[in-house]
Amino acid sequence: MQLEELKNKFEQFLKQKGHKITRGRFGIIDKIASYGTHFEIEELVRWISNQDKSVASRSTVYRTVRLLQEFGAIREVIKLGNRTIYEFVAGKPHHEHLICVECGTIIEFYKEEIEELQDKVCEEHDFTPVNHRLEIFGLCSACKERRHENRGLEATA
Amino acid sequence: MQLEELKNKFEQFLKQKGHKITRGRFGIIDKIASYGTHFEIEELVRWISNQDKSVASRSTVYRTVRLLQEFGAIREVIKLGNRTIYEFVAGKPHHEHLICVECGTIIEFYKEEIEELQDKVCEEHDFTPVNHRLEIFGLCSACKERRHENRGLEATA
DNA sequence: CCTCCTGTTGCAAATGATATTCAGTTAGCG
DNA sequence: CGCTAACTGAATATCATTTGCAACAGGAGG
Repeated sequence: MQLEELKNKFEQFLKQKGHKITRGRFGIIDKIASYGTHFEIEELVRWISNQDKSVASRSTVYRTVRLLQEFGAIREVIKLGNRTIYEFVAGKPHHEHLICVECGTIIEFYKEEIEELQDKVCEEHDFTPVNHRLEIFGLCSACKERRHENRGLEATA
Repeated sequence: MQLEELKNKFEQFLKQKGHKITRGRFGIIDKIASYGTHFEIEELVRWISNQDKSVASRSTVYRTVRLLQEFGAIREVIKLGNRTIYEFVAGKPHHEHLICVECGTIIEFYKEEIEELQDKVCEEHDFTPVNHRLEIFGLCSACKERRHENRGLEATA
């Protein structure tokens, strides 16, 4: 299981930084892994506290998410209004997101050409990219359908 | 001056929504226009309150920025940590941003091909895009230089 | 194993950005 | 004009996130 490998690497990371290997930190990783890819911190806090309060407190979750971000296991992938949606990367290949503003559905995609064009743009501006985020907001097919139906009803009213 | 045109259109917009044409709202537009393209709301609030407190209060600035966003004259273009950077669009053509994480410099760019590829991706997923945001975080040329210098000194130490 | 030092945890309180409530004010229809 | 609905400012609430602090627990060295 590659989750174990990730934990080992995280252990290295912590040691290098002079941090300790604690029950809470690794418990949080397990919870994140079993939650699903996309999550918001408050959501995760609630989920953890419902499942097993002994894993970690709100503060520890926030602090650990920060560490995991530094480590690179987690990425801030969507920023919508005052919400921040994270994703457990865990060796998953890089990708971008389509976000349905109606129902919140998230679709992942990857387009090699877009990545290449970005590199080209950076070169042109003598800019050294560290990371990037492409968010496309809109309507998923289901919500588009739903809107059409509603429009129809309104039109007859 | 196209600012006047924008104001006229905004006036239409307000009327359609049953909103009123007030001194504050238009004063804020002037301040935003004279501030420069990129701004954060708190920054704008301070700027306005330094220049002329009678223009509008913090609440009105927040409320008006929201309206201007709905109207489409303002866009949330960069979300970094807990900061939100807005941009006064005012008929400017669409573009994306390179953001220097060291000094905060913002570079605008536009790549037709990237836009086209995004449309293609949306089609492939039967997704109807409404808007999008591409943020590339990294180091501008000046900051890259500076880092190299520092690395040099550290190496000799 | 025990001990000690340092980093960690949980809680509660602090922050910071943004939203809202409410009482007084104003736009603008009729 | 006069009235009503919308607007405004100030203070207050909210929401996510951070921090201070006292109690606690890794883990290196004995």
